[in-house]
Amino acid sequence: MVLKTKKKTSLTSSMEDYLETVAVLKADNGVVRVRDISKVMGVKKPSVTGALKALSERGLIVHERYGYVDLTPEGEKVARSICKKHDMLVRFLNRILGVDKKISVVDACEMEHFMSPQTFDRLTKFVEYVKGCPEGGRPEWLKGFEHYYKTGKRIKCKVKKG
Amino acid sequence: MVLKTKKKTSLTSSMEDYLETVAVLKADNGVVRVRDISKVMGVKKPSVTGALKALSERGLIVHERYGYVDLTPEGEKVARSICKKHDMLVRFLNRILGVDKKISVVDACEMEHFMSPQTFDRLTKFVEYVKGCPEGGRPEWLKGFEHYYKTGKRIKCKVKKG
DNA sequence: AATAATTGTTAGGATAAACTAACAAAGTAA
DNA sequence: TTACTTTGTTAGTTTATCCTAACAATTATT
Repeated sequence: MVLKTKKKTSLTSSMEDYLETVAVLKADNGVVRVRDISKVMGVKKPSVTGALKALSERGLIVHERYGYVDLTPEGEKVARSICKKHDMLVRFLNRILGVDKKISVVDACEMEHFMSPQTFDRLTKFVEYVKGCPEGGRPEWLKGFEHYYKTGKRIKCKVKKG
Repeated sequence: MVLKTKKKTSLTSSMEDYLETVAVLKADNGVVRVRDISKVMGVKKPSVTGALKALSERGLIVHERYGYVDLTPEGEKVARSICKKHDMLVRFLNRILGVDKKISVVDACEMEHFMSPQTFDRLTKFVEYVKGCPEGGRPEWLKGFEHYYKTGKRIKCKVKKG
């Protein structure tokens, strides 16, 4: 029988943000410090210290007093899944819908916390479907949408009937 | 010169939820009471009372002690814009991505609070573009996506070249 | 090594949002 | 009209997140 572990409620979006930031900084800089997190997230250092304490208690990061911050294997796993959502959303917003890159990133940062697995799955497949289309991620219908967005008019789409 | 009014920070997502619920209940039942809001939103009555106070202070609803709740014209306007986002998102998730209706609604309820105007605009046009396509909201490429989602394989899409 | 600058922590407070318990008002029924 | 039920409010607590001010540890400079 497997040992009972403390029931973990899911992470708040704030905690997800901190974890994600740690992962990104680790990838970029190798090491992660309170100050960096503070700068990137636009919060004060005491907020970071507090958040790191919460993430430590959940076993997602390792952080010794005055030391660097690191992810545990579990933390890596969770962070990866958040980043995957993030990247997929940015791709969808920016490359498919045509939203400005910066706005795509901002919106993705918010929306990534509130997507059911099913929506994530479908949207991921959708992005994949568009990306891998024979026309190099830019199918005719998407051009049709762009035209429609700009002009409000539809291009007649000539599709061979069955 | 226009009178200076108190600076209004934007609504929290919680407040948006309450406002939206009031609008929906008003449309459904004609009148709106604390108990109804409480039931629909799954929160206790004191939480509703508190939220209504906040919305009153912003001039979005009218609520006299022990009385019915109603929207002000401004409240109507804000509620309408929230509902528009909500409906558009449900449509996108459910009809285009194929997410289950219930899940679409839940996800829309969260995502509607965190979308920039630009993303809202683009996504709205996208949904419109699909809805109004000659094939009755079900263009070939969307069928292609459905097939891809189910089987992982692409249907060869025969498009006439220029 | 002593001092200064940077970085991190602690303590304590504010705000938003929920809750429970207890009470008050309104509506219903005897 | 009195008593019961339903509905709504108040007061006070909790949790999450942020903040500022003050202090402590570390790192860099002279």
